[in-house]
Amino acid sequence: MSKPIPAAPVLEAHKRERRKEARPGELLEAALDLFVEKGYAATRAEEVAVRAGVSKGTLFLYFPSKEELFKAVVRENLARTVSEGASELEVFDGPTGELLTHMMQQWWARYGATKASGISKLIISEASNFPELARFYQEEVVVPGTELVRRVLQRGIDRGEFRPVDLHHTVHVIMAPLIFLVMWKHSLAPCCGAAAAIDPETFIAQHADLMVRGLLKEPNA
Amino acid sequence: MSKPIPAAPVLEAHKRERRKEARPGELLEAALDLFVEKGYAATRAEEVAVRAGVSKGTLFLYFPSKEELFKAVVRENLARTVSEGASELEVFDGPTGELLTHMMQQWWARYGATKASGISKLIISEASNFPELARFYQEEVVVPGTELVRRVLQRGIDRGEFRPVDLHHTVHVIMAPLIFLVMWKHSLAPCCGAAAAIDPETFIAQHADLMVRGLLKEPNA
Amino acid sequence: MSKPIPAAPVLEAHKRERRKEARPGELLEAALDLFVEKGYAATRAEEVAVRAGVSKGTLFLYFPSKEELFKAVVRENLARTVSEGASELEVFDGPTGELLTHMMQQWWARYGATKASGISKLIISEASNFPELARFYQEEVVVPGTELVRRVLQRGIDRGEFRPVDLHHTVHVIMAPLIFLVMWKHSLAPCCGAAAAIDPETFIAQHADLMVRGLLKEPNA
Amino acid sequence: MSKPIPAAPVLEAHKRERRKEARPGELLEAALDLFVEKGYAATRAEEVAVRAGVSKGTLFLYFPSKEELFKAVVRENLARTVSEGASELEVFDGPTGELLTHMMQQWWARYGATKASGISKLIISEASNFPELARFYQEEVVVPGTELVRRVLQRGIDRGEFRPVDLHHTVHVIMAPLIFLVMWKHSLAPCCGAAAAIDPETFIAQHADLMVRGLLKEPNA
DNA sequence: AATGAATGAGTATTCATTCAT
DNA sequence: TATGAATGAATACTCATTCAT
Repeated sequence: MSKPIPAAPVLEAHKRERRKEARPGELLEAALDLFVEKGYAATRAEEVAVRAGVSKGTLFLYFPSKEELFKAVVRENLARTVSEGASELEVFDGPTGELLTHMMQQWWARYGATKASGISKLIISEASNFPELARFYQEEVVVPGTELVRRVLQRGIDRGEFRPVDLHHTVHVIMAPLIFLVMWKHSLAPCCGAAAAIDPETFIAQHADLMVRGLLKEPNA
Repeated sequence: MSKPIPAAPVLEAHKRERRKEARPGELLEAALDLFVEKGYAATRAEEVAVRAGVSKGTLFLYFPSKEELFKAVVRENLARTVSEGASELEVFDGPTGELLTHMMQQWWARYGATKASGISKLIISEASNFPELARFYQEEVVVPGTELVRRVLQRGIDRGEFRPVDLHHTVHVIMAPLIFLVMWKHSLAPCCGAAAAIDPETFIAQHADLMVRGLLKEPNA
Repeated sequence: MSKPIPAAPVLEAHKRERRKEARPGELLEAALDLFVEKGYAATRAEEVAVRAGVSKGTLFLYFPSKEELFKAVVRENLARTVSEGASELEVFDGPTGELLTHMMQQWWARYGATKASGISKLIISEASNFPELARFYQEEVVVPGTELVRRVLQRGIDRGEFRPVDLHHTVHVIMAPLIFLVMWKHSLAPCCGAAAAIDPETFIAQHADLMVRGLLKEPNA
Repeated sequence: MSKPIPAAPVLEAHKRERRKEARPGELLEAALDLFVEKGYAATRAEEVAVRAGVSKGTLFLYFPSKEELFKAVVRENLARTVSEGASELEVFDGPTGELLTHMMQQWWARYGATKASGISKLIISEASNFPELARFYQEEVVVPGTELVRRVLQRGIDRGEFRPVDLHHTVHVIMAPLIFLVMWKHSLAPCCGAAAAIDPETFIAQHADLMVRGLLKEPNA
């Protein structure tokens, strides 16, 4: 952390400025942790500040209210999620079943397994208290996400690999266990014993396997 | 409901008695509605009382605290869920795929579609603030539920209908979309437009179809 | 405090209800005192409650916010002021100079000397922070008040007692020292020594004498 | 103001120096504006700084606290008022009625109409929160002011122009409308419609006319 | 001298809970 | 039992003041 390099003073000179730039990020991270862990209402503003290593007043220097902090946390983390993985579809060349499986695994690795997945839990838990955010999530995350899966399914059907299916509902059936996994991780998982534990990778593998078998025209091939 | 109607005053007396007995139930119902809709913290005790048609003081006559009211709401509604449907498995005589499909549809009709399903949303949303309840739910609902599904899968495998699979994770893959459906209904569904709406029956049918095809040794049969 | 009279219980039964009815009045009185004494901002809500003999929470049971409490204090006390003294003019039969003198003295006795006069000071002090109240005061108090004085002057002119004068400004010249007296009483009076003290009655008598002499066609008569 | 313009850099240096010296004055002016407009409590320190074109920190470099700033604003502006106009009395040679009228008009032109008159409003509004200032104002402004008017009245009486009157109260009757005018200007005037507007010069003329007539032994002369 | 990021004491307001009636 | 007036602990937010740069 501390560098013995004499250039330090120069860096020091900018310490405060750099902190200023870092503050919003630090606060958002602390807030994400606490909101996800305890919910919106049970998280006290001062707690967020303390975890970010600043005082109560500083929090309100960067975010005008607890509600705006919450919205910022959501926006910040949704941004990361959106529009990743669309590229996979373009370049992938193999069977659609493998593509689908790969994408689900990637989604978990890049989003589900990270702290950011907590916001999906947050949104769903607080949707009725923040309808505006719920709509935002719906439009920015759910719609693009379903669209992406829809295109994968369409690819499978177009290439004669998959049976023709009810696209709309099948898309949701594919996504549902992923959402479930996130919810599970942030709610019951910490409480349930090892016996009932779910291993995400295995769970997804099993889900993908069943889905692909269910979709394929010739499952045994 | 019963009792021959005597003179009016006496009827009044009965009414009051019945109300007296009904009070806790009315309060629990009002509380369920509000907790599900707004979350634990955002629900005010007085609101529950008003919706139940009593005064604030009366609420605390029946439940010593808001927290106890919350726990009572959960316990009350979990009771309904548990141990239903186990009988189906015993008496059913057809192919296991049909049994599985039937059970999922029944679960939706008897639980998912009812107000009581709101407690699943509640538990998941508030799990970290009420770990004791989460454990309770885990033990009383999740474990028996998974056990039930496990036996169905075992039946399919034993009868040579299903491929041998990782029972533990497959069970969760089967249940995940059902839980998802409940969460969806109580969170984003009210916010998202008709275009993105999910029809539960179609969704479950599609899920069941894919699962069964994925599990069957000879899907095309 | 404790009465040996057996009738007490019956009275006791209504004690709480009577208090409930009395509360707003008690709070308004306490608030008037403090707002006048210290100004709006420097008066803490809890202080008002304590002076009224209740807790902080009770204050907000009757008034939704400190601002509304303030407005209520103003409205409550303005009501008393308005439309008193208009009757004097109708029934008075003597010289207009006497009428004017009498009305000024009455105004002091009935309003200026009372605690309620503090709201004039309040309004003037806080006008820019509560423009809505200032307008309210202007319309409900200033306009009717000036109108009343205008009619007195008109009476004097019509009867040939007073010289014709610029009614509009003369009205304000007549009222100004009264307003000044109220401001004085609630600001510098408590601070200035006995030597500089102003005796309201003498002050008003002197003011009235000078005004009437200045208005009369034949002052020496 | 002066100083021949050298090379630009030097000019810059001068500018900065002049600014440095001007700082307190700029801050006092900004503070006067805001205190008068919004009251002591409702004026934020940062607002004063911004209006003065400096940062929050700089304000506290010149004034140790908001309270001291307030006191400085009052002292600064009281200084202007004191001891002006005493000279008028010495040199004036005409009738005392004219002298009195002249002095009132001068007072308005030199003090009442200026921004500085706002401190009279300030003092009166905040007197109870700053008793020390109130006493200061009383001694430094009110007492000298009344003394001055007293000498004018005495002059009139001594010269046989005015009736003998209760000097103490008459002095205040003469000053009251002037103070009223200042209060009015800084409180209700901005809120009341054009119809109720008071024209200061006319108001003072009318006041002076009535006073002088009321004081003169032979008003009709 | 000047800055403005950081602080934390202070205050209005909410709401679960109590208790006299 | 039932009521609802009363309470006060808890919490979001403000703003004068400090101090590292």
